[in-house]
Amino acid sequence: MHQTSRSANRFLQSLSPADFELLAPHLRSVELTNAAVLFETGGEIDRVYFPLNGAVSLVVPLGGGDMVEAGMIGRDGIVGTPAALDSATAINQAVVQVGGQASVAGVAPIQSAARQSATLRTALYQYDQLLLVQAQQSAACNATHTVEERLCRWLLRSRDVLESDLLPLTQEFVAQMLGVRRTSVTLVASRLKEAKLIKYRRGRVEVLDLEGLQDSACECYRAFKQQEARLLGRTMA
Amino acid sequence: MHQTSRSANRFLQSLSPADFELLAPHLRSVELTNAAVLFETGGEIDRVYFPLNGAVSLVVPLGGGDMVEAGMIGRDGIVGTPAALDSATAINQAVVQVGGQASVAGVAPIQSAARQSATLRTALYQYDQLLLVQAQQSAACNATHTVEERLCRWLLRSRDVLESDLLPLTQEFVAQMLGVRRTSVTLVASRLKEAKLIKYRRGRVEVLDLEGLQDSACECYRAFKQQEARLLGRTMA
DNA sequence: GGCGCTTTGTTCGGTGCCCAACAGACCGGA
DNA sequence: TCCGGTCTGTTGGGCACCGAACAAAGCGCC
Repeated sequence: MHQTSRSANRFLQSLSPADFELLAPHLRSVELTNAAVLFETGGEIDRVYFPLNGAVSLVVPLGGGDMVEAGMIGRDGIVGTPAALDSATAINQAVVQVGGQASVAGVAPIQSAARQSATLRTALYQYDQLLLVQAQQSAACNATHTVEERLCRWLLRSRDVLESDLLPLTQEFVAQMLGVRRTSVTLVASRLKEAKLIKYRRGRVEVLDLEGLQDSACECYRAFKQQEARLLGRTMA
Repeated sequence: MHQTSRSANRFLQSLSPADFELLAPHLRSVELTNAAVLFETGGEIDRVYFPLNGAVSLVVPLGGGDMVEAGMIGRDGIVGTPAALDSATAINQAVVQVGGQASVAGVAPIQSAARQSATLRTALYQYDQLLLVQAQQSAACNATHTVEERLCRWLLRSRDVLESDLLPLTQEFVAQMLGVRRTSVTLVASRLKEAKLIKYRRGRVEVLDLEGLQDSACECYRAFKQQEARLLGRTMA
């Protein structure tokens, strides 16, 4: 059941052997099914997820069933950091955007590991900072940029998280994440298709022209990547 | 120079005597002058501030000199939490919104205190979570709500932070924080004045009808207050 | 009291996105 | 193979907000 080998999750990969060994015995495999809700705003976080593929969105629920995305987590991250460092109450909702697999651990062993290791704590906290960066950049972006710019940013970000040019997404879903009408997404998407930046069909978007998409996206995409590189100590693409 | 008595800063107040004593010897008094920038995105954080009054905004700078607010900190908070828990690189810009006084400490003593006390670490981390809530709620709000709703929310939040119905703010400044045109703020503000919810003159806004403002604000204001109450363990207003 | 700068008020055309409703196309399942 | 549901495309009216430019008023300063 427990794996001593390195995980496909980048956060786990980045840990020192000692820190990894604190967590490894408690990791199990789990399937993240599409659209599953991992935890709700104000609810208890009982598990911490380390995605191996797929993508999870942190969303803010709004009255009327709407929701807006404030962060995206893939195989380079962790879903449920607050539980590891602190009380286990979720401050937002975590929704599986694209299904996949994840390693998962109960809250208790993670908390105990974090109490033992200062370096693990720091790593967890650093990733939490990255979520803050995402949320803050989204706040600024949503306030000032056009739907076209935001859509491009969002597709690029999804591509980075999924590490694939093929994105299994419906326009309806994207519209929700951006907090706009589905028809606006359709309109903009068809323009991007026209410009040969993307192509798509029924729940499947494919990035064709990476540079072109970046040019059409707002500065927020690059801004986030810079902060990400600094916080995770990797080189920028 | 160093004060053993309780501070006017709520975060410091909330600490256990032992934790407070770890910080107290290193606290100095400082004046926060209006519009001062405490740290820049990507810059080093060399001091951590505990405001005693006034307000500090965390803003995301955008190309073209624009900026949008993603969080507001008053005498119930801390400016520079990342420095206390982790590397001292700022992920955003901190601007003094309303001048005032603050206690301030260097990064080194705070970090050393945080290393010594798990309860202090938790308290710092909890406040950081509150910043995340603010940013996420702003992201959702900016994406979906009208300028009127957002202005009301923002005025209410400022009132809470400043603990006063008199808010020393120009429309131009508010417009920047919300990421909208100044003329839009003027238009909406005159409507609110008409409805006797506020009154204002040249850089001074006064809240007249608290309930009325809350009714005109979006749900985001209440949503944040709920999370705040939960995280800081206080009763809701 | 008067000058000058900052802040607020107002105009007006333009447009991006909303909002609602419906039509058509895709795709899986029976 | 057809059927049914999901997904995408399209229309058109309406409005919130933009963008730029200018007018008027408040307030500090000399």
